[in-house]
Formats: sequence, C-alpha cells, structure tokens
Amino acid sequence: MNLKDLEYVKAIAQHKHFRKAADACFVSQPTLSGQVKKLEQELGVVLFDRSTKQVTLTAQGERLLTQINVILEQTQILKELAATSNGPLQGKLKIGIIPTIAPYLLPALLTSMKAAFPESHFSFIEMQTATILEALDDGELDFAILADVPELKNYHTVNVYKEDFMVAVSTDNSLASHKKVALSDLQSCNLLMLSDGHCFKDQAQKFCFSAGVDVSNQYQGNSLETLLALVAINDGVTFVPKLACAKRAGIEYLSIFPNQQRNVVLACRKHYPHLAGVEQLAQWLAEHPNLKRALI
Amino acid sequence: MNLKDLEYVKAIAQHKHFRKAADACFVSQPTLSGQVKKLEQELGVVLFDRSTKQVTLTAQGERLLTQINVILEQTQILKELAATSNGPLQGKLKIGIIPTIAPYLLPALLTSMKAAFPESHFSFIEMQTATILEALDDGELDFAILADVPELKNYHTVNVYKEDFMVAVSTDNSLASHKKVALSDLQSCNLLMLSDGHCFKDQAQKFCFSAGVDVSNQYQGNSLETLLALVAINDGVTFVPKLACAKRAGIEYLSIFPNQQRNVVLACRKHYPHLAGVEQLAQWLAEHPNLKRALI
DNA sequence: TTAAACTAATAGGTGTAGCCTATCAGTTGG
DNA sequence: CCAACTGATAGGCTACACCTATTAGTTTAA
Repeated sequence: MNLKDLEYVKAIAQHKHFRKAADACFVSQPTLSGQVKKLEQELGVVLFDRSTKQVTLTAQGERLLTQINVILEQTQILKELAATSNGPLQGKLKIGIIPTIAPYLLPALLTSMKAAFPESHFSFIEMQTATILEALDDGELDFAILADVPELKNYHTVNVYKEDFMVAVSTDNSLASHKKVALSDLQSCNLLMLSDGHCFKDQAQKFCFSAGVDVSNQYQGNSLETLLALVAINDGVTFVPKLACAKRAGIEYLSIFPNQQRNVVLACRKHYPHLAGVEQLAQWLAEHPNLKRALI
Repeated sequence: MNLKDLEYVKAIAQHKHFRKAADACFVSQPTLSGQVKKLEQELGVVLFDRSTKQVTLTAQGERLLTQINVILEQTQILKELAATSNGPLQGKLKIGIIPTIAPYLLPALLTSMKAAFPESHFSFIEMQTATILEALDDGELDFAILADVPELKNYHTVNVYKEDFMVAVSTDNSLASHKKVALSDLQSCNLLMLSDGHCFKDQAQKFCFSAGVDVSNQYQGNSLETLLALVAINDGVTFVPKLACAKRAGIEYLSIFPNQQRNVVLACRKHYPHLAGVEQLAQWLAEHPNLKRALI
C-alpha cells in the first residue's frame, strides 16, 4: 500500500470526478484510474461506484475513506513534526561536564543559555573525562564540555576557551603579596592536589614535573572547593582554573609565570548527527560576555 | 514519503541494528540503509545515530518514531477494515421496492433476511418503477425489487420469482364459486384498477386489452388494500398478485385461465460494484420456503 | 600489532512500478 | 445523430527500489 494511492482516493472522493481529481493530484487521469484500481484489488474492496452519473463512494468505500483520512492526517502531523524539529539543537540534550568546569561555568551561563536555545532541554551530568568518553561512545551523552586531552583525538572537538591555571594561596602566605609566581616558587609549599581521575590534576602534575617541582600528594581533595578551604587556613597552596577564582575570604589568586593553560572544548563523537549544533553552541559559549569577563 | 520506509525506521528502532532490521523487513542491508537515508533527507531530520556502538535513535528520531508508529497502526486498521468488509453485501444497502410487492414480501422475509445477512443494514424504500430507475442512476439506491418491464433492459436484473395474477372477488359475487376464471368472464364486472404509475396496473391493463376486456377506470385505488376493501363490499373485482392473496373476510381469490404472470426481479445498474452480492441475495430469496409456500 | 569479524555506507547494475500519451468504449446532451 | 464528455485500456518510458559486491571503519581475538 502506498500513501500516494490514499491521496488519490481522497481526491476522487472530494471531486467525485476522476479527471478533476487527477488534476488536483498533478497526475494524468489514466494514472489515477490505474493506481486506484490497484489499491482496490489490494484491499479486495471496490471503493467507488463508477456506474452512476456522478462517481460515488460505495458503502465500504465510505467506511474506508474515514480511515484513509485518519492516516493522511497523521502523516501530515509527522511532516510538521519533522519540519519543526529540524533545528540543529532540538530536544533533550545530555551533556557531560567535568567537575573542574561545571560549578564555575554553569552558574554564569545556564540562564542565558536556556534563553538562547529555547528548543533545547539541556541536561548536564558532572563526570570525569574517562567516564565521559565511555558515555559518548555508548550514546549516553550527546556531547561534553571538558579540557582537551590526547584521548580526544578520536573525537570531534571544538575549542571554546583557553583558561589559565592560577595558584591559590592563603592571604597569610608569604607569596600572597606577589601578583605572579614561578612554578619553582611553589617548591617549598605544601602543594595540594585533586584525587586521581581529574584531568586537571594530571595536567598540573605534568607541568610541575616538567618544572622539577615536587608534589607531596599527602592530601588529595575530591573537589576544588575542599582544597580551597584548606588553602584558606594556610595549610597549603593549590592550582585553580581561572574561572574558579571568585573572591573568597582569606584567599589570594596568583598568576603563574610562564603561564600554564588548559584548552576547554566541546567534544562529541566523530559522526555525531548534529555536529553543526555543537559548533553553534561552542561559538555561542566562546562569545558570551560573562565568560569573556571571567577569563580576563 | 512511503509507508514501507516508515516500516524500515520502526524495524531499525526495534532491532537497533541495520542488518537485523533488514532481515526482518526481507530486504538487503544496503536497501534499508538507502531508503532510510532517503527518508531522513526528505524529512530533513537525522533519525538514527550510527556513530555509537549500538545504533540509537536521536532525540528527534524518538519524537518522530512515536508518530510513525501511529501511522503504521492506523494503516493496519485500514487493512483490517478492508479485510472484514469485503463480503459482497456489506454495510448500508438502500433497496427500492414497488408498492405491489413490498407489503406482501417484506413481512414474510425480513426477519430471516436480517439473520442471513448480518453484515448488511437493509433499508427498504417503497417507490414506483420509474422513480426506482432514476434513483438507481443517481446512486440513491443500491438495487431494487420490482416487476420486470422493458425499461429494465438497460439494467442488470436477476430473476427471483414468477408470480400469478389472481382475481379478487366478493364472496357474494356470482364468480366466487369458481376456482378459475377467464379474462372474458370479467367483462361484466366492475374492474377496479390501481392509479397510474403502478406497473401492476399497466400490465393488467395490457392483458385486459389483449383479451378485449374493457376497463372502466371509474375508480383508481392508490393501493391494493384499498381496492380489496371495495371488493369486499362487492363493489367490483380487481387483480392481485399471488403474494397478496392472504385470507381476507368476504373475499375469494380466483386463478386466471390462461394464467397471467409477472416476473419479479432484483435490478441494479449495469456495472454496479457488488453484482455478486445482488445475485447471492436473489438466490437466497428465490429459495426461501416462506416465498415458495406463498407462491403455490 | 596484526588478523579476523563485524558494523554501516557506497558503487553499480537490474526489473518493475508509476507515470505518460494515445486511444477506446460508453454515456449524455444539443 | 453527432459532438463532447466520462472512465478504462494499451503500450512505452523512466525513475527508483532492489539486488550483489565492495569499501571504510571499528571491535575483538590471537
């Protein structure tokens, strides 16, 4: 059975005239006759009574026509549904986001983000990089916001912003009066780190190692907030990303010289169906004033 | 858009696997891929995410799938509707029937007729032959029960029964003691006739004319029952069809010699869609015991 | 790390179904 | 009775749904 044939039947029922119906369907009259005849044979039902002066529906035809109309209406609804949902970022979007970005980026942007993409229902899930990559593969996430890492080479990534690493020290710390510090200046400090799995910790550890700076690892925090609480009581220093550098009692943020950065990206599977939407969102994020202000 | 393509989408959504879905649809995997891709382009929506380990629906795909299922369900209903209504005599049937048959045939047969054709809704409309033929042409009647007349040559007819003309006389009439009469015996009687338009009157008049019998026409009744009432008070004699010869107080029914008959037929348009059904009904009528008994 | 197994997509060829024009058969109306 | 109109039929063309064979890419196992 064919939807087009059903349209033909509907047209004949409306016009009660094969040629007029054919015109309305933009086909020739023989085509219409043939297709309707074929449908009648397929259904095993004679739909039209062609022997009267005016073509009329048979009793069965009348019954079936109402059902045919239902099908055509529902088909129209499908088309409209498709037409109104072909924007790039439509529907429910599951977005992974790493813990060293989520609490600082989302509060600043979520409200205006919802306003900018009214057709989208964002659902953010905080998870570490490794978990994110698995979830992307399984289709449990649409895309993710995270720091660029080598493992992302198998994924599609779009740069959003570059973010400086800062050093958080207690206002009581001797370094507090400096604006900038070198990594070597931290040698004598108690350097607090996040626990394993945080890419932020991996990257920090890596450039500390490059600079020949020891990392004590005597305490590993589960969140930056925990570490900053320790810093505030002058029990050590820690690295924080620029976005996390909100004013906090008892804490000073120092630039690192030469500066260390991480590259925050949107990542999705290669061949993710809505790459265009991801790029669009990335651009929107990159240009957002709240973000630009926080990165200065 | 094509119903088959929607089936493909449904199958992929169920199996989450192109090759398995293709098997389920009895087509090759490339065919399935191609058709779904075509549909996706037509709708402007990517329905499936093929980049995950397991094929999954996109958010839009999920939305559209529910609508696709609605369409397929409604299509199934259409097929079932067609399958259950392809009996020859289905639905509402409008049947014309002439006044000299209706009141005698229907009471005897209607109940068992409804039982024998439970899928049919008979609707009988009493009308004279000329009106019936017009109504058949306009599609206002499906078919009719009437006496065969020359005008029916342009229609499809099926014989149902042959019916003798009888003569109704008062028990007080001198003819009442006879079993049979010749038309010439009626010369001296007051011959009551139906009004114009009744084919029964036309036919009676015709064979009276052939036999050289005068018809007074001083009174024309609108129904056989009126005429029989006049006969009962010995105010004349009249012709009645055999089926109308129920026992009535004060009336005797006499055979005519040589006998005169009318041929009662089912008639419909040539090319009426359900000729088979009409023939079936005609045969059922012809074989009905009530009818056979009444015709003896 | 490579080989084997599996995924979906692509390429290229084939048959048919849907469409066309031209014509026919039947009916209606001037 | 002929002209005009109805829907059905005949025959031919083309697009497309379908096939097999192959490719590109990924996952699994050796």
